[in-house]
Amino acid sequence: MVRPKEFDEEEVLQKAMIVFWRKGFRATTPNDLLTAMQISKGSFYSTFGSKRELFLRCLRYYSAQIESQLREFLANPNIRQGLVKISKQVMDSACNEKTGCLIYNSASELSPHDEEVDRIIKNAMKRSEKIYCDRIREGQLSGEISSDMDSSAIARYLITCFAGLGAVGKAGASRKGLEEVVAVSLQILD
Amino acid sequence: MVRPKEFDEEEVLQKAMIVFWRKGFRATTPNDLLTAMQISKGSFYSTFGSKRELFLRCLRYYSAQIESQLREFLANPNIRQGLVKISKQVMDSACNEKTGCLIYNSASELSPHDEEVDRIIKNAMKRSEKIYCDRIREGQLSGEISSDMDSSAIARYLITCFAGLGAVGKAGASRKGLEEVVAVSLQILD
DNA sequence: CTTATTCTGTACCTACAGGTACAGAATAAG
DNA sequence: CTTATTCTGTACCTGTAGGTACAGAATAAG
Repeated sequence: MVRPKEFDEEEVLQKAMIVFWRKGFRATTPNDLLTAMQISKGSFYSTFGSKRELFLRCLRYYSAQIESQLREFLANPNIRQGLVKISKQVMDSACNEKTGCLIYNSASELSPHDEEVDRIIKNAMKRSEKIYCDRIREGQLSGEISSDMDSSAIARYLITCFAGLGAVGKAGASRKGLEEVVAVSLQILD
Repeated sequence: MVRPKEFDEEEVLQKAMIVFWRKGFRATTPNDLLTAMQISKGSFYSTFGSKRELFLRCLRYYSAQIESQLREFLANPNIRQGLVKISKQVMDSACNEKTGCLIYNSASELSPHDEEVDRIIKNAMKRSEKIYCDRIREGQLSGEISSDMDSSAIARYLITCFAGLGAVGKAGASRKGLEEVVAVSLQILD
């Protein structure tokens, strides 16, 4: 009774996400999106409504992805190893690909001016903080990490360090310099 | 022989800078600038050439300003006190004013796509790193700071932490949480 | 083989970004 | 009081962002 959609919604969402990630919201034109997503203008607007609505979906989608990736990294039995892997990923995306993290990019570009974006971002931050926090408390109980400090303070500290890596990486810091910074940053756990 | 300029170039440059700082490059329209600078379209284009050229001047101007401010803070005989003051300023501009640092904002928005912007930013980073580094070496010689680590590693670490504060502050972190983070961050100096 | 739904593609539209191009007023030096 | 320079203001221009609105092809269910 009906012609089926010829594209997979999630697949094209992923493609759109990558464009927003690389160029930012404002610098991305409808044309950029259509080219990347390989769908027609008609399908675009009937499926996603508008550029902004699509962006919001991308942001939520991205947030879910990094959240599950974060869980995966921190599932490493050695928490320091997990953190080093996270830092490597952060440095890769900041120094090499020059993309950084879509959440922080959007916070910088839009958060002060778009309430819905702000909500999504705050939510993502809260959730990832909890993931770090739980894992750190675990590490403290097992004696893997010093118990001198509050686990949530450590969690926020780590998040801040990683955000900083992303920022200075996009600003042109060398990969090698950042690896030294990571080494310094993680000393706090001892 | 000539009618003098009715506006002070540096004064209107400062006003333009604030607009770019708050809204970012792309989101700032010529109209925003004209309104803030209070000069006519004619004067605008004859004096500054184009939006982008004006932006580049603002970026250099900003860079010089924070550099001298940084020197001032670090001139504090107690280096930790100087760092705390810097962190307060960073947190203010990220959490309260939601502006953050124009250098990092521009890095995030434009650096991957604009060579000249990239040059200015890398230069600013290099200069501020040197300022930190010199002061830290001084602190190490006077015994104020542990000499276990390379001064330039510490400098880059501090810069990264401050950049991180700015990023998570704009992403909605609470001021109180960030102050805890600062406390954790500075432990490394002991 | 009709029908309901979805596809692709093109044409069209409005608003504004970003800038140019005068015309005409102001003013200090000579 | 002319002249050279700069000011203000308005009018105008081009390109593109961001979207709407069909027309006409495709296709699976019944």
